[in-house]
Amino acid sequence: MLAPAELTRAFRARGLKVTPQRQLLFTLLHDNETHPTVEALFATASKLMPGISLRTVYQTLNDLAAMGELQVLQSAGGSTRFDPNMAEHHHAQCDRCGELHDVYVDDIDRLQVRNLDGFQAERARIVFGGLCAACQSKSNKKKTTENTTLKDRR
Amino acid sequence: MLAPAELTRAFRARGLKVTPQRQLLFTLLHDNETHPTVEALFATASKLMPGISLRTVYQTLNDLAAMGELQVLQSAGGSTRFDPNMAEHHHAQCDRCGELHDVYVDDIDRLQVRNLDGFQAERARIVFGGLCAACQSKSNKKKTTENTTLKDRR
DNA sequence: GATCTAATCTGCAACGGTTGCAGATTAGGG
DNA sequence: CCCTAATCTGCAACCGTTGCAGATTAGATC
Repeated sequence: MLAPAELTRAFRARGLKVTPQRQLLFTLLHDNETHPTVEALFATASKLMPGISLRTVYQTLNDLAAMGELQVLQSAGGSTRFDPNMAEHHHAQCDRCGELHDVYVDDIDRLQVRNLDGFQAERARIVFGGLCAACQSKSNKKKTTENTTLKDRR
Repeated sequence: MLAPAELTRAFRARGLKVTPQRQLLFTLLHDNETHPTVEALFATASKLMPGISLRTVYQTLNDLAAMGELQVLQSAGGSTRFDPNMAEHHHAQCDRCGELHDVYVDDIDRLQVRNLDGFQAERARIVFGGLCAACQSKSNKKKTTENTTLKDRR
């Protein structure tokens, strides 16, 4: 997602207005790696700007998504999550706590895909499942290192 | 998903009863590659067994999912889809028509994942985005071949 | 900075998918 | 064949999200 100042320009360039509500959401989303739900953003925003409407949060998030400034994540169990990180990346979701974490995968292009059946694949979204570091330590398991393959873990 | 006869055993083994409604759903799901929604299954089931309740379809699908006989897919835009294919596989979803297609990827283990930050990855779910064969031909594009990499397509 | 209009905000109602509930029915072990 | 727990059905409730309408406001124009 662009920085707040640039978003302001981008909104005006599209004929959209930049309201205090939107500016607040811009800053709340900027560099936000928590993959917030609408409710979570609404809760935070409400503290800083009491009276802001849930409807407005939805509206602004939809606008940002339509402009390609946010990724929309449909994780299991109800509500949509939003990801302002638009760099090519993927996610690791903890089986226990549900936490979503950004990860980076370099060699996706090399995957051999069978049964495409004429499908022209242009993008890939990967969600890894397993246990996050915090939930592992709660279960007294050994720690892992970074930059490993799935295979290493078996 | 197991075959209907085996599901019958598995249900009874768990103290669950095998009703005509459930048997019907077992057969409707068996080898079903359409990734049906609850509504779609309900529509088909209703033709064969008028009066079957939508609630029963939900119930049975939830049971099957809890038993690990179905994968639950949260694709964008509303309703959940169910996939009785429990072999390790992934999906290709068409940007235009939304169609979901099973694909197989062999070398996931070799992916280099950065920023795992202690996350212990045990599974990966990949959804490829792009255009399905049907939607490509509607846009007069050239055809693709099978068994290719993302890279080949660029 | 005053004016004007389209975009926006808020609150509420509506909507679609899903689940809880309760009373009637039924699978299936004894 | 009986009995009881599991299931079925229909309906109401629930939750996340969107449509609507009237009041408000950003920001272009003068």
